[in-house]
Amino acid sequence: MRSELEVRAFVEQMAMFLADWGFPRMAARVLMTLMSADEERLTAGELAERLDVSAAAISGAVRYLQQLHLIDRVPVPGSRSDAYEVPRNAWYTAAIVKGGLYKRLADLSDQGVNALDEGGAARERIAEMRDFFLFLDDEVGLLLDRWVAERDERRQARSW
Amino acid sequence: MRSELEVRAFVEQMAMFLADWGFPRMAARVLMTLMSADEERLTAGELAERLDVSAAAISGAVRYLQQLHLIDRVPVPGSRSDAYEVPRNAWYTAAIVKGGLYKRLADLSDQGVNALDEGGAARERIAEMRDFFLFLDDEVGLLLDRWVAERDERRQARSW
DNA sequence: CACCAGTTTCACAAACTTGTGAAAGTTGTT
DNA sequence: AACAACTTTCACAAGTTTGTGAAACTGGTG
Repeated sequence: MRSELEVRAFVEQMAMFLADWGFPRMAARVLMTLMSADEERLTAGELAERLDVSAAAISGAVRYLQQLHLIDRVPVPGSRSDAYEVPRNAWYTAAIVKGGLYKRLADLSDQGVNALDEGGAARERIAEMRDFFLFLDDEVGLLLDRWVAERDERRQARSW
Repeated sequence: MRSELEVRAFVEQMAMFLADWGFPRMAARVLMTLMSADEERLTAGELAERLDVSAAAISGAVRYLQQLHLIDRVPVPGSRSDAYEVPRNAWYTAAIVKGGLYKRLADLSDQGVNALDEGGAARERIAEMRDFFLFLDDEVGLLLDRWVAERDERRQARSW
């Protein structure tokens, strides 16, 4: 049974959790509102109404989310306005891997290694950090592939 | 060859990168300064001097880092002041896994699932999100174990 | 017990972030 | 062209974060 109140609470808590990790508040709310909607997609106006915030706030949030490819903008047939949706995978796939997060950290660390003394403990330490990020860069990709495979299997099993 | 200027640049860039992900700026700088030091550990005073910031700023930063177990405070023999060091593994281990980050996200998501309509698309979507976080919670731990094993192997190979 | 090196706490100024209302843009329809 | 339905941009108020200097605290030493 859908409890609007609890859904709002869920959206808000999840958004605040993401916000703690550096995600802009409003963008997080918009993302979670889209995730929690039974509709496949919502317009900017619908988002503003559900969250009870100004249209301006939505405008900024969707721009941010689009940059990260966390949402797609889709024209609504028979209306002048567009709607936004969270593409099926994009949310883990795009966000975590495609950002090249670990690769960038590894590159930065490599710069560090080159600035440090050959004999020194610091160089050792930073080199290990770099290797760790390289490891993650490789492995996280594989991990997500495994997730997608497992999920598809599970879904197939259910639909039989 | 150690280039102080480049090391400072590295510390700053790395710190800003972490700051973008919600990490407090000064705490990130302190962490990276410790990582880039040839000394095994540094006192609050040394940190303040190297970063050229007030003692007060260091005080706040080390308190934060200690809470996350990203640094340890160690008494300096023959001195009244303590020193701080980054324990060997703690930095990936503690930060990413121990936080129970994914578990918390999964729990939050589960709340969402319960608030949503049984037939609806939203429930499906959020349930999948929850399962994803559960998957990560399991797998990331294993991943880190593999990293530690691989690193130790590598280190052993080098020391022969 | 007074001192002192070193650290912590506190109130505050500066800089940034967040969300708003109002005005300006768009785009399709009459 | 004028309108209607939306969306975007902009200046700003409120709230938060960041780092500071100064004062209070700590614990070993002369």
